[in-house]
Amino acid sequence: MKRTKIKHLLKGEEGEVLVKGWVRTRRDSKGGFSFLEINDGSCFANIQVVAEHTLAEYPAIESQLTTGSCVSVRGNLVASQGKGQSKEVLATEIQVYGPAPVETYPLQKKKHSFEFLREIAHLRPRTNTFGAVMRVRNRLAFAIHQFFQDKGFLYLNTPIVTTSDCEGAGEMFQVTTLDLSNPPSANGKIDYSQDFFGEKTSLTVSGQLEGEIYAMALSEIYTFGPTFRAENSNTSRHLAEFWMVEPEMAFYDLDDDMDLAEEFIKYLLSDVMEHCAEDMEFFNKRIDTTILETLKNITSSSFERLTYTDAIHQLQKSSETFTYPVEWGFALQAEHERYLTEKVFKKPIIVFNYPEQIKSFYMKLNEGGETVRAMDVLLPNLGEIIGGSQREENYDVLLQRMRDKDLDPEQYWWYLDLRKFGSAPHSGFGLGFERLVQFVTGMENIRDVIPFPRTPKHAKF
RNA sequence: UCCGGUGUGGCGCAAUGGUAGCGCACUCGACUGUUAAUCGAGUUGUUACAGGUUCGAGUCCUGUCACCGGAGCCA
Repeated sequence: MKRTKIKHLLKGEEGEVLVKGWVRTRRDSKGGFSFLEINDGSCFANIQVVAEHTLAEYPAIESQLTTGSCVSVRGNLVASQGKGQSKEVLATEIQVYGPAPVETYPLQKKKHSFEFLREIAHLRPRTNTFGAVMRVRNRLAFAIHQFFQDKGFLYLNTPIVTTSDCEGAGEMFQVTTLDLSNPPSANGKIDYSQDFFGEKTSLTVSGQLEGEIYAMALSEIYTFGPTFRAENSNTSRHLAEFWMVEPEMAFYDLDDDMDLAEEFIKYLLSDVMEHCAEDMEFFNKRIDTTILETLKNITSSSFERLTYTDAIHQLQKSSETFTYPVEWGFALQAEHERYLTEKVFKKPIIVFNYPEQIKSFYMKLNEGGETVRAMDVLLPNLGEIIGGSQREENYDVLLQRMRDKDLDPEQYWWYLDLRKFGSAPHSGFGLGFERLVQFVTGMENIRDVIPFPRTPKHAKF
């Protein structure tokens, strides 16, 4: 007989079934039977199994039917006599695959702090919260592909090991096979010509530049893969290894770029509310009681778009006192972004046309040369979730901007070639996947929305 | 990396410088188609680590480590 997942069982017909999963709790009745709550991760809900103590194997396995143990249950799916559930399985045969001794099994049938669960990251997926987070994460990943595929974007795999330092910013993890205790040297420096790739290599911090290569041939592409930053960031919003989505589109200007970003976010939020309703109910009840209302509001209203200059005016005319100065030409600080999203507009905003000197070399210079066509999508309570721009397609302007920012044009020869041959206006953006999962679930710490978080001093599990 | 905070039974927390307690979990018993079950009893500690002050340190001081919150960097 084939095993039926609990998700299907709960919607299925009454009759004989085979269930497999992990015991969440057991409640004994002196009426001669016990209730087992079984979860197999297929959905948030458990299935209640009624185990009569008259079952032949029961006396032998009773002590093993504890929280955390894994079981296989054959039985009949029937209407429940109790109140908490409509259906339950009346067991005819129970097999214990793997017991979980109560004296040593770390998870208890009670609430645990997320800090504690991080220390047992190999067991935390067995909790309600992490099961829900990972189902939502999975659905969001699926919806991202669906959104772009429906629009005819090509899914592009950009390299993980790279020789280019994408934006000239951001510390990178070096990749090497050299003997670190005795590296070969030439002219007093490490001789990377003897390294595996024959030159110095690192883990990618972004697939954008490579994405542009393919957008300049296939029109619309998107990447969705891991990226790495060796920054010593210790916050609830940063990881050393995280997943990023980066669409890149030929013939899109900044307005098209912002339109796509807004449509994208709304699509993802709607999709997850529709397809992960039960998990989202849980988040709304236990993690953040305003999350569903917030998500609904976002999908039904338009994002406020304002220029960087307007944002500065808004901040300057407010009565709020800020720690950091509000002055044209300075970057917007977290406190400024929070004020705009949470106090002024109370919804997502898109700030665009930033000062040239605080943004990257590849962003298209506006007329006048003061600002570039960059945009950031800022969410209430979270901050920046998307950063994007129209790219500079003019060879001479791009070359000059690289020189102004002390970048070596020779290193970017292939990037410049894209402007030398068949250049086209194009745009793109990057979305931090974990930040999206964070926002959708209401989870406060980014370490709790990725299966295996990598942060400074932490790569266990 | 900077600022602030916290490290005490398995988990969550308490303890004017003076005998380390409580809740949950767990064990046993009672009761029950139960559902965070309930009621009664019981077990559980090198107070993060290393030094120091003191008659006496969980508590005060110094250092180290870990974790949390905020900031910077960003996604």
